[in-house]
Amino acid sequence: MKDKIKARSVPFSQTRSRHASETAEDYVEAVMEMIEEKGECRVLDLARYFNVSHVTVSRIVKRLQDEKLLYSKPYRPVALTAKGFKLAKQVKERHEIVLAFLIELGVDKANAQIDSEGIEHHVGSKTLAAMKRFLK
Amino acid sequence: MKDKIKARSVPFSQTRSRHASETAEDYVEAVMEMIEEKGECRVLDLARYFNVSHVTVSRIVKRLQDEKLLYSKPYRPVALTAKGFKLAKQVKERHEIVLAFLIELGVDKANAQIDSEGIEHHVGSKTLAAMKRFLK
DNA sequence: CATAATCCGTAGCCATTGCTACATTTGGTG
DNA sequence: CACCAAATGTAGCAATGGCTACGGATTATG
Repeated sequence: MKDKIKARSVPFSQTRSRHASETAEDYVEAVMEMIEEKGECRVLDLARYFNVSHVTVSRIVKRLQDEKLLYSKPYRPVALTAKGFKLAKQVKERHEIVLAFLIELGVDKANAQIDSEGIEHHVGSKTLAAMKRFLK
Repeated sequence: MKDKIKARSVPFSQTRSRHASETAEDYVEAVMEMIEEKGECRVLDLARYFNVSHVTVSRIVKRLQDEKLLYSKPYRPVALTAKGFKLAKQVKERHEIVLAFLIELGVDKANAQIDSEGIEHHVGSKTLAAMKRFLK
């Protein structure tokens, strides 16, 4: 009989590349934050922030350099390209909206911070707009 | 001067294992859904559902078997263990709440479906409770 | 019941993100 | 300036999740 199984609403094919994009978003956001906070962003700052080894950071920074989101020279701080800065601003804004939304919804700040970091990557423009309306 | 950079609110170390858990959640939910819909769940059903090759499904099913979430014999349908069924029910309930929440928030159904699938994995108990309150 | 179609497993490749161990560069300090 | 500590890079391994190609198992069909 073979009932048809419908594919996921969003062919969430490319799980791998989606995860890679999330990493990119997290990194540019963190780099921007650190540059704002302490003037520069080192590999070890990112390693401590994400709780991973400096090796992991180093490799990801290299990849994001290939994607023209970051630049850095060996043994030098990491900086954002124009493209990376633009992305970082978008990500940060979205993150802040999601966080404010969860708090407004009644989630305690600690849990709102935790969940917003996971949720933010999956909030599309329509959902983001709905959150903004809710905040007004 | 070295200002301290605070670590992420949730040491989101082990990104890899977190992603693996998300995969487990997606799979048990899908298996339960298919068994409800058509009586059994085959590897190819999952492959079509997730838009990946049967090889990918096969390997993940094997891993989830090791984790005692699924069981299956070669060339046979996939079934849920008690543990897998319990997880699937939790995941499905959470998914439904997130979906209903987004729709209630004013997101159109299509986008609510897309975003809920990404968001659900990052909704902690406190956030889920807040969403339930909002729905009442 | 034989054969074809479908399903599924295995081999083996790649990318991403973890790691430890070791090498190198930078920068500060005597 | 020489040397040490801290920061970063490199080599190489593992786990996860993608893939194609190929072969074996099951099922359907004449």
